[in-house]
Amino acid sequence: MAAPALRRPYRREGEEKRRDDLIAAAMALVAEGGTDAATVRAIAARAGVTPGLIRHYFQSKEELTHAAYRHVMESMTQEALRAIEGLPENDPVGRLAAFIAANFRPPVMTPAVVGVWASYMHLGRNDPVIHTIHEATYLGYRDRLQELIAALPRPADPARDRREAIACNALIDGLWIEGGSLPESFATGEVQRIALDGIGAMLGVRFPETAYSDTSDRKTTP
Amino acid sequence: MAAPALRRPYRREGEEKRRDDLIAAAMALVAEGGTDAATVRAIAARAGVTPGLIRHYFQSKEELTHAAYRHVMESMTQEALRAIEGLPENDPVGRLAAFIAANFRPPVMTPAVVGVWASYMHLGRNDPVIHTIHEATYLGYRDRLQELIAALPRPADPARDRREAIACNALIDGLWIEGGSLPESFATGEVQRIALDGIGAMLGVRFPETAYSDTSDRKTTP
DNA sequence: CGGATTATTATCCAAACGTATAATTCGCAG
DNA sequence: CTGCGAATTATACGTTTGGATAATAATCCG
Repeated sequence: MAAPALRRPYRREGEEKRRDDLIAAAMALVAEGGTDAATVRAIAARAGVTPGLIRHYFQSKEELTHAAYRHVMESMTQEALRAIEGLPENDPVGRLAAFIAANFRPPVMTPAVVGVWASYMHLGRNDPVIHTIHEATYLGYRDRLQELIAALPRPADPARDRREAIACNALIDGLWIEGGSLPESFATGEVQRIALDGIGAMLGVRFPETAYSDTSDRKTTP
Repeated sequence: MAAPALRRPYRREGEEKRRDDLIAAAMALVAEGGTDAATVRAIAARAGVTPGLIRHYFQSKEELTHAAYRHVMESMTQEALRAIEGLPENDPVGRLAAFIAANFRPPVMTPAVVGVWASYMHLGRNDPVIHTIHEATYLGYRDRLQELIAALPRPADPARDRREAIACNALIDGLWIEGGSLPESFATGEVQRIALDGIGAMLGVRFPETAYSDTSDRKTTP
């Protein structure tokens, strides 16, 4: 008497693609509606599969969300490092400017990325895995920044460099949050300009005009 | 056949106290475990009542959490304004310093307050009430900051004042988040000093040494 | 001091959650 | 072309959530 119960057709995909799709779906949902919106069912629907498949590739939903968070944070760090890759060591001001500017254009400063960051931030105080990922990427970024500051042509002073790295990092964070949360409140390149002006003033350096106009994404493939 | 069902004894309290208790309980839970932890049952338990009572004083759990969020944000704004209350108008540098410094000591810079802020931040992108509260307090603070900056003794330039207010606000936010999230990473007063140094450099003013040492809470009642 | 008011508790409900497991169908080896 | 293993779907379960309602006890007021 039961209905024939047509079964949903499907295609088999490689393990790597399925994992990437699930991570991308989880990130998109978190960016849109916060961690609450990233339910197992919603993630599966977004990725075009059924909920059960998640537990075939991840031991638990938590493992999936951890992987997604790590992916977002590592992408940001890598993007900042890519911006100074290949720049000459004998131009510390230019390297610092490029490192800073990378944070204020896509794919780093976007509402989606800021949304993911904000959603997971409060989670880190109770979830030790999230906390570890956050701390590692956070301090890693600040250390890189301090290295670039220490390379500036001026008398060495590690204690001063530390304080300035903290201040510059905070300014970058605050502007990144603002610019990513309320993109319509700023003109194109305005946030980047404010960041470079502020950091320049705090460090006592003057960035060349070319640093301000480099708002284009860098080519990644020929 | 049912057991005698001993009923929990209780005391009647005034409406105001009950509402305050529930709001305080909700805030504490959000600060500890994020918005997810603030369930009606947990809030009731923390406040020492049973879950049903929440809907006696608030139309829904959402209304309670909105009230709690508004309370936290308004407290921060009021605390910053109280810091410059009574300071002489003819000392714009001193007023600005006091306004800034207030953000880097209790009761503004605490793990609990930063935790509440972070928890509700991502919620604001989908909840229009939260978004309104956030935007109002946020822009309100920045406008006050811009007024204090515009009062500095130097040639008038509103466009410059706007950019500098954005930058100073971002620096304050970033340092406040850092200092509130990782209090053990900084010495007493270190965050406040970094903030005053950075803002002084960006605005081209030099704050008096007294601004740095004023780390004491202000007396509120005789 | 007693009856009325209402603050508070106790109980119940439907929906949604993450997880577990059984049933199917796809894709490849032979 | 056929069969077998693995990828995927489908179904079910126990828990927890926010919300609704009825019962009860503390307080107020005459």
